[in-house]
Amino acid sequence: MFVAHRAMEQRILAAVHAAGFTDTTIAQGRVAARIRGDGVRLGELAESAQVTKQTASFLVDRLEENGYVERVVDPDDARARIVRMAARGRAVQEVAAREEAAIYREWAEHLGADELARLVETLHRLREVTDPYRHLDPDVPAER
Amino acid sequence: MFVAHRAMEQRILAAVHAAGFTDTTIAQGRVAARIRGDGVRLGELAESAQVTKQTASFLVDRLEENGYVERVVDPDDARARIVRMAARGRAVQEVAAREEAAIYREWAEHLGADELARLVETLHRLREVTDPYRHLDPDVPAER
DNA sequence: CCATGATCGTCAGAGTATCGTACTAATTGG
DNA sequence: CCAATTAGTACGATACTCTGACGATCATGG
Repeated sequence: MFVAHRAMEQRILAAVHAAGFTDTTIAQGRVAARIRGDGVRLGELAESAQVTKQTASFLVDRLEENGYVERVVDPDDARARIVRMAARGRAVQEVAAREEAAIYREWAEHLGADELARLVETLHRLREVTDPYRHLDPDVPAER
Repeated sequence: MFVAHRAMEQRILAAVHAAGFTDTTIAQGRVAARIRGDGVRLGELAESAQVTKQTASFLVDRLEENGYVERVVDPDDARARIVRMAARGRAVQEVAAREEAAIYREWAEHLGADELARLVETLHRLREVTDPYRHLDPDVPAER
């Protein structure tokens, strides 16, 4: 599990760097990957990424510095911050998504398309018991 | 993929700490997990764990300090070091393996035993294209 | 209304993890 | 024999991660 994922992370990072976004790192990418839709509260992002609030805040600082995300006050709670993708962040997400898709195509060639699809689905189902913030991701199966 | 794995890592670490081995970390555990059989050369370990030699060396230093591994000269090459599990390291591996098995049982309850077995097998197959040192692990499918 | 407890994100401090570069010792192959 | 390559460690720098603490804000109940 880790091996495959680590390999994927490294390839995606290489692709992102090759595309010119050389100021980003694996850890930042992990956090960024958890930012969806209109944005997410920093605390939720931390839980979603399975790190402490401080770690998430640190990584978001870096992402914000480099123009990938923006951090705004939550209109519902003045203590909270919403972290959302900036234009540059969305550009990187596209690069990453394309590389990820290419990787999945290779894996499909190796495993067979059915087996890969099944793998992806099973991993998604696993998130029902391992992902504290699965409900924020539209790709995740609905709560049972 | 990452989410499930991260959740597992954190649970295993918590179990290992609860068992009294409080001087170990996730990163050390990742490297230790790649040590099998009679041991492995440091350079191979680094590739196997998908980190640089320096990182592997650093983590092995920590593991050695805490008595989990021992580092001996490779009889076939005086430059090289074999890293192998010490008794304390094997004790931790047992704790980790038990917790991992418990986690898999939970996942099996959630997914169904067949689906989980399939997941495990598929991930193993993926290592044929993602794991540089799959041939060191007896559990990994034979080279095609 | 307001005191109290809880929550939010940031700060401070410390330690771990990761990498690139460089180096010495050992090995390999022409 | 020796130039080229390889193995692991040293050095330096930066990134990553966590705990504890804090001020600001919110929610709740008397």
